[in-house]
Amino acid sequence: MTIHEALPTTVPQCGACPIRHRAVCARCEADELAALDALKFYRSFEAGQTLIWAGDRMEFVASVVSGVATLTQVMEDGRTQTVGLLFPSDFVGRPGRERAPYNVIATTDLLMCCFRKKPFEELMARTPAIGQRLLEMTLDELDAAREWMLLLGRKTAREKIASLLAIVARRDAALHLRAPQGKMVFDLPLTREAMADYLGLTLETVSRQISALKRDGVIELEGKRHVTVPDYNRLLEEAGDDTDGGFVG
Amino acid sequence: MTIHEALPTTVPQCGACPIRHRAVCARCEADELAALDALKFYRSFEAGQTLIWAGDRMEFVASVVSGVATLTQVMEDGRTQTVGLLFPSDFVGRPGRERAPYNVIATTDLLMCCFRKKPFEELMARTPAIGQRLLEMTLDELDAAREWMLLLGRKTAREKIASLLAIVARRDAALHLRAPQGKMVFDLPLTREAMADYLGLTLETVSRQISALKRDGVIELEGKRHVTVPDYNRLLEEAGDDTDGGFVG
DNA sequence: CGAAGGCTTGACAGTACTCAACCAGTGTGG
DNA sequence: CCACACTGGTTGAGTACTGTCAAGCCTTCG
Repeated sequence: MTIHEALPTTVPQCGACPIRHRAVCARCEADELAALDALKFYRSFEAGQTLIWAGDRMEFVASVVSGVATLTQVMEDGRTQTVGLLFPSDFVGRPGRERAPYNVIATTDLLMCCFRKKPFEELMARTPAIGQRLLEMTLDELDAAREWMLLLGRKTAREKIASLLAIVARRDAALHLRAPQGKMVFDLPLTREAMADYLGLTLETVSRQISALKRDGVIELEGKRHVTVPDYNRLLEEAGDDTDGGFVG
Repeated sequence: MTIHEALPTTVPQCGACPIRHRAVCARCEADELAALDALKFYRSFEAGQTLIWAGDRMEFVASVVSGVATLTQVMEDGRTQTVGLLFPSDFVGRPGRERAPYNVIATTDLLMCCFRKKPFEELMARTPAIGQRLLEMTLDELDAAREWMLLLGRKTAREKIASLLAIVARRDAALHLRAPQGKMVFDLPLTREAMADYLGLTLETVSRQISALKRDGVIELEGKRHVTVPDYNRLLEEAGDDTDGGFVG
């Protein structure tokens, strides 16, 4: 694994960390945070890099500080399915597991807050707050995975695209501590192909449906990645979600 | 919620419980088990009954002792997706959550080992073994959900059916403490419609593909539910899984 | 300038869906 | 006892959504 390492321009203290309130460390007290602070180290990756290959030994666990990554599964014949999108504050790695079950790929430039697995597991064993928070986050991920199962199994191509846009909009709003509503502007962190792999579609279908949503005024595009949603509720209707899909943040 | 309550013919002590070694209580010591024993109560349900409606207040958490249940999501227009199959030892309910996110439906006659939510949460707070085991089980469920995402997004109808049969065969073998291999015989715990809802298909497509697998000698059928798999590896090939899909038990 | 990656659009094809008829087993009631 | 309804399942005919194959555009980069 060739890792492009670079010093982030700023190495925040945990207390000043942008994901402090949502990450695996969210429930830690000052002394526990100090222990994490001593263990942590940062790694940065470029868009397109594979951080971890399925089957690799996991040497570390990590939180996404900035950027977006995907978890993907690949079948023998090349069919690919993305099974998770990792946004800032999301956690990668399973304590107690030897090998990575999925490829982890940076889809934008990415900064990770890493811990060597062994010391992290030891710290976790004597810091209940970490295990509790990890359980909470895992249950949230399970909910997200099950919502995605509904999308993959039952939604049309158009609804799938609208759902993905809604999720990206929501996560982006959460980063800026805003509630998702009204007019929203954001950048797509994924290529058309990556979107297709997440939605269980081909990239051609993704392209066609994005064009259709643009034609119908559900979204506006500047370039290929910069999206304006004039009305978030309209987007949710297109996504086929009841009500507002709950507040995930 | 109308619940058909019946005394199970035998009410096992925890020490003699058939799911003892795999359920949420698996890691508990004798004294912790005694505390659980004092809290627990059994409920039985008939095939087809809905135990919990999405949006209901969750009064209890529970383990499946025998039988099979599904977790399902329903869209406003009626499209239905099953997002989880619950086999014996699987856990239902999320400590710390008020309302049920999914319908829970018994697809066979079902026996549940229940705990009122509040006392269970309190016990969990002072019994790390329970929280640890729950984290472990939740991570396993997350893996299963992600495997299902690959199925829903990328597999053909035929592969989906074969995958479902393989999973039922594997879980059934695990119940009898056998490894999945060679000739296997089991009963399908689901109707064609329930299978369709789990696989993201229509019941007609399910029926056609089962007929096709039968025609091709991958499976044999006695009645609609009783399945013989002459060669488990052949079934895995049809499912499109690399190798043997790992040992989930 | 040419090559490559990312994307869009068109033409056509195929898998799975829709609509519909029909079959088997079970339970009910005249 | 048998007609009848009902549930769960199978099969056929036609359709449509999405996939496949292909051409071509735009931007970036060497």
